Amino acid sequence: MTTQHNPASPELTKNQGLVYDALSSAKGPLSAYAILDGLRDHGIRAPLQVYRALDKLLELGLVHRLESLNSFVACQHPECESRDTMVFAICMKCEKVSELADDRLEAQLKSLALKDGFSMNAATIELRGVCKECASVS
Amino acid sequence: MTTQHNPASPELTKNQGLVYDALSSAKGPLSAYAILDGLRDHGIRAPLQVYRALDKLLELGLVHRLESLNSFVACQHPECESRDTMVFAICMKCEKVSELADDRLEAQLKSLALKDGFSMNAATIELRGVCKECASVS
DNA sequence: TCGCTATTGTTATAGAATAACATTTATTGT
DNA sequence: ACAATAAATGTTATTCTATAACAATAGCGA
Repeated sequence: MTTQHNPASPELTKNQGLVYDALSSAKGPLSAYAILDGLRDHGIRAPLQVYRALDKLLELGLVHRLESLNSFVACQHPECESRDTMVFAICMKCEKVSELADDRLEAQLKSLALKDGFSMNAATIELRGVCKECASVS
Repeated sequence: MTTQHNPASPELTKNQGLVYDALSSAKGPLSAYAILDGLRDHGIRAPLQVYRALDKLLELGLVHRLESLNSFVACQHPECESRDTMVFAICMKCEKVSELADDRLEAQLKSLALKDGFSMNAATIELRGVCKECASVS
């Protein structure tokens, strides 16, 4: 299996590419240690190798961090513009995550914060619930 | 110093009271281990004692968890009603956290999620920025 | 090529959270 | 009051998450 990155992505280094591919091909979010385990056959041996690649990918906006899960997902938007405010819907049954977009939301949160004199730079929004597929199964 | 809980709170056990008081009197969010260190003189010796108390306090809605900081804060609202959707504004300079309220927000997020067939149960919203005080200082 | 910067590799350690088990304290029903 | 049950506690060990510190290497521009 050769590594094939997202066409929209800039050049990634070996480790960055491995980690990005692992996340891209995963069905749901992965923890750093889950990534590590999946890449042991590819020369990745230590947590730091994964965390460093993740740091870079996060910085590039190719990957997002799910705070409430201590996990990571590849960005689902081809060119993720509004990097600072995103909404993740986390299914509590199947663990899948989808990334939602709402233009108004960021402005709204900013204005809500400003009422308190708080100037907002970024927002983490994570929803928990049940996704379409899992709802229809139950 | 005797322990004095929030008047609105139900009866808490010894450890729950200690942890709650620690959070209430703190200036900002505390990690479980910071709480532990602060309570060593009061008989708390192991992480589990703190985590168990926190679990109960979270369940009672007296305490909130800040996912992006792995920390905890005492609820700032006397009787925190909408337990499922709250907004925290985290100052990146002084680390203080304030709890914001917006009635519309929950409904709005629910409807945003529903567009994707996702039925939302709870939401974690954490804003990062600079608070009023810190902005005026700079 | 020299010098700079980013990336890598590795070991050790810090920080956050839970498992498992024994004991003790409260609560409840009769 | 008293047994039965549930909740909370104490303790040790372990797992999971993340970073510190240091040495080596690869890429790139002047």
